[in-house]
Amino acid sequence: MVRKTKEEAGVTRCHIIEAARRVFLECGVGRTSLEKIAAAAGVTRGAVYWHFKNKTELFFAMREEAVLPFLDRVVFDSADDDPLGGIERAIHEIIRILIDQPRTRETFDILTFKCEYVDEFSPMVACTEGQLDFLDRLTDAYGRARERGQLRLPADPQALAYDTFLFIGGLIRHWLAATADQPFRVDAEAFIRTHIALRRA
Amino acid sequence: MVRKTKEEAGVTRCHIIEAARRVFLECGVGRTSLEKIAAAAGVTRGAVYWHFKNKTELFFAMREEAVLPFLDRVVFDSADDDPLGGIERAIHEIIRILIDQPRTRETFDILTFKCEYVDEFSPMVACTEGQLDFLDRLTDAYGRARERGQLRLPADPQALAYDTFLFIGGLIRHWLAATADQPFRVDAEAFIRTHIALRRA
DNA sequence: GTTTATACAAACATGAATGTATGTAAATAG
DNA sequence: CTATTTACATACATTCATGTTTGTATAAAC
Repeated sequence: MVRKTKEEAGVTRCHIIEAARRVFLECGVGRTSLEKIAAAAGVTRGAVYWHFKNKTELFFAMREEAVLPFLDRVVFDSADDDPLGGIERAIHEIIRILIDQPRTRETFDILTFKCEYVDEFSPMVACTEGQLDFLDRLTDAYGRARERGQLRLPADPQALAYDTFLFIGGLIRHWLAATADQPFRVDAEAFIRTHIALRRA
Repeated sequence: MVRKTKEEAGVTRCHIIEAARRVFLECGVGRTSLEKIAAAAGVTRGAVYWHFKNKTELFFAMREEAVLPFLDRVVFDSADDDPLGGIERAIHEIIRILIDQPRTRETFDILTFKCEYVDEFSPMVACTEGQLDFLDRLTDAYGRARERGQLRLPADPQALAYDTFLFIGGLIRHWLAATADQPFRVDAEAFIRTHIALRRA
């Protein structure tokens, strides 16, 4: 047993989180044992219990890693000359992130399909603060689009934001569930264009 | 040990399915043991194993009971004078079903939040045949709406159907996740009206 | 340079869930 | 009326996962 330096221990911790993500994705959170995670990370359960209190804590550590950078990347520029186009670009950006960030995609996949929202996980079903914040910023963006006369009337920014929010929720879910050759992946960009075209003046 | 008549056995079977639904909803499918279900149904595991091969089979039996009647109730009348209104009414009907059919609502809740789509459950992530059929009928309805000049242009029925399909998916999910006093429940009807208004000529 | 805390591996104890096998009283078939 | 199946309850065997405890080599603190 060669004791690791502090830096090496950090690496081990990362390996465990990566392994957890892979196993969660394959087995589902409920059917994932810490033994499976440890094996996938090339360590023993001892290492896992050293870095994390239990599976739940490990799960939330994994989630944090992917969700926070995600929200940072989807932004609406309030000084944008073309707010409606900005909304469209933001939605395209969401799909782009799912395509080229495997960790984010896998984490969303786990959160959407491989996790049961009961007991310690049940608080997660409600809209997160991040989601509500997103809704607010979306409403603002539609407000600016209306000021610029980009929207066909009647155009209540709040109502439009909710419609778009629900659209995005459905889109992410079906995009994740689809295989690479199915409509929800192939035509996602077209769906986004249609969605925005419906509200353009 | 009083042996039951064939009819009584059928009742027992129903009780087990009802109990399973309740426990699935509370504990999640993965954390639900057959012992819990049996206790909730007032029988022993022996009875459960007599009527069902295992938890998976019981789960699918429960699902079937709720999903089939649901699809039957959401229909588009192809002879409707007002196809676009028909689409709107169909979406309202979905929410109506969730409100006044607890079994359907609870089953959808389980399917959406209390079940991990791995192994024997993974086929369920893909769009079901029922959903694809719904999409087709939705496309047809939009086609008829276009013929009647109800849609603002450009109006590709297929594209509109997908946008509505994604909207409905998001709506159901957030409606289920919300508490009775939150926007996604309180304003669901308004969201539906907005969604349809966006495509009206 | 000694002490102490760290980063694990290995062993242990416990509990829970599963599937199966067996028992049985009464319904039902003949 | 007897034989057989049905509809369960009960008991058993086995497998896993969990959390904790102990051991230990070494990095780091002093």
